[in-house]
Amino acid sequence: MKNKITANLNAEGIPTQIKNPELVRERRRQIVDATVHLFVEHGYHKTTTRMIARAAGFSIGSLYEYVGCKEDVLYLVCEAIHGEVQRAVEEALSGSGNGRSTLAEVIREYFHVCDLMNDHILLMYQVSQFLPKQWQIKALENELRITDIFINALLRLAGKGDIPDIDHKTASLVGHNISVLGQMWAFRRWYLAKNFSIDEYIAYQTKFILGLVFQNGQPKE
Amino acid sequence: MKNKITANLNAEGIPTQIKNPELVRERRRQIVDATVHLFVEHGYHKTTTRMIARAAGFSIGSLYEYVGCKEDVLYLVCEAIHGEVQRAVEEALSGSGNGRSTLAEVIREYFHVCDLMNDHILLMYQVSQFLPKQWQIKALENELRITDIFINALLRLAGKGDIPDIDHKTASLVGHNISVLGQMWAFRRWYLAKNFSIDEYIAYQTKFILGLVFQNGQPKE
DNA sequence: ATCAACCGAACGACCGCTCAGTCAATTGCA
DNA sequence: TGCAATTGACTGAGCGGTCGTTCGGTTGAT
Repeated sequence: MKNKITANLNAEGIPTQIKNPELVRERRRQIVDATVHLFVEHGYHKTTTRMIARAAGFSIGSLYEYVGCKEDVLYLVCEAIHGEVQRAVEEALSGSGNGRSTLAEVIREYFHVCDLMNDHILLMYQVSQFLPKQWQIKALENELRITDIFINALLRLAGKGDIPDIDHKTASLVGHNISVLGQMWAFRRWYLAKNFSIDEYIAYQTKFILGLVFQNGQPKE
Repeated sequence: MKNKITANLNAEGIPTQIKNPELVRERRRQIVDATVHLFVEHGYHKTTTRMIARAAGFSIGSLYEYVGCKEDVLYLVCEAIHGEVQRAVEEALSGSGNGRSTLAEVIREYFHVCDLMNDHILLMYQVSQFLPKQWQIKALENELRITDIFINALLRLAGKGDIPDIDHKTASLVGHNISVLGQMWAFRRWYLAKNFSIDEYIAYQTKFILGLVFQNGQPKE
């Protein structure tokens, strides 16, 4: 709250006498790893700096050697999560380029990864109100990029089939996947409340998207 | 946090010597009205009891005459919002029974109400993690009820047209509207980020749902 | 005079953050 | 090699402040 300058996290802005930059990276990674589930479970405001320090394995004093203020931890965590989510989605969909997967399998894999990321996604939404505008925009761009990756992978695969009116389909898919992460959360809550399994949910999503792409609801493959 | 007994909010459990039940209702309504936007803007944990009391128009001491603890305010607010959202949606869709509206108009009205409710909806999600299980379930049931109302109104109207495979369409609509409130939030963020207006968003949604109901994307009316 | 309604100073707990100091490893000098 | 001196990393008691909550006292209508 006081050290607003350190909040932008440029490596030179570390408020410490510690000189070894390698150690700084290592310790910050420790902090992030330990903090993610604390934020998910208790929320940002209910998670204390002492909890963070203890979970990361050192004292409060040491925590403040590697971090300017509590908000810095939030930045680090968000940054880490953004990267992790995008990497996981990209990896899940990369198989679509080499023809290893069928269209249905790609959709399936995509939603499965989204499900595994659920806690992280939930955190992103939960904390988004505490982040300054430029970070909210960054988070949003990240979602859009993930949606783009998904749709591009889908259309690349679907291009092998017979799809009339591709532009129209693309619009529908974008509509269906806008802020896919937020939808995942909402959908997931509903399905779990109804005692459906996540597999049933994914099966439903797959069928639904295939129905959007192929007018008769049946893929050619 | 201490007064867990008062948290269930039965009218007899008021931790006060105040005798007039009518005044209690009046004051609690004042508290709720004043607190909603505080919770929306600052979040539950960052909103102090002093802020609540001041916004409601009396002192902290008086606040605790009508409320057992801070959490009680959260219960009251959630309860009020649940009712308000459902009432607004029901009212928006009630026109569909007497044939006053076209299908497109009903869809339009529905999403428009959802948009107006956006702040309240956001709050419901934001606080849902602090509520005990039975309240989370209550919130979820509320969402499902709203979805039901929407879909029933749609199908009642659509029944006047020529819709093949109604069961299938119903499933699609349910899928599209599951946890509609959560989707509203997500959709809205995306559209606002893209500098689309909410009207454009509603127009898109209307077209999309009509496309789901009528195979050729064109309603008969 | 009575008493429901209201007030706000005060309390205890806790939070983010600081800083004087410990400790072990390394360095400089004999 | 032996011995201070220095330094990077770490510590935790404590500071200043805020928060939820309490309680003794005031107010004003009856």
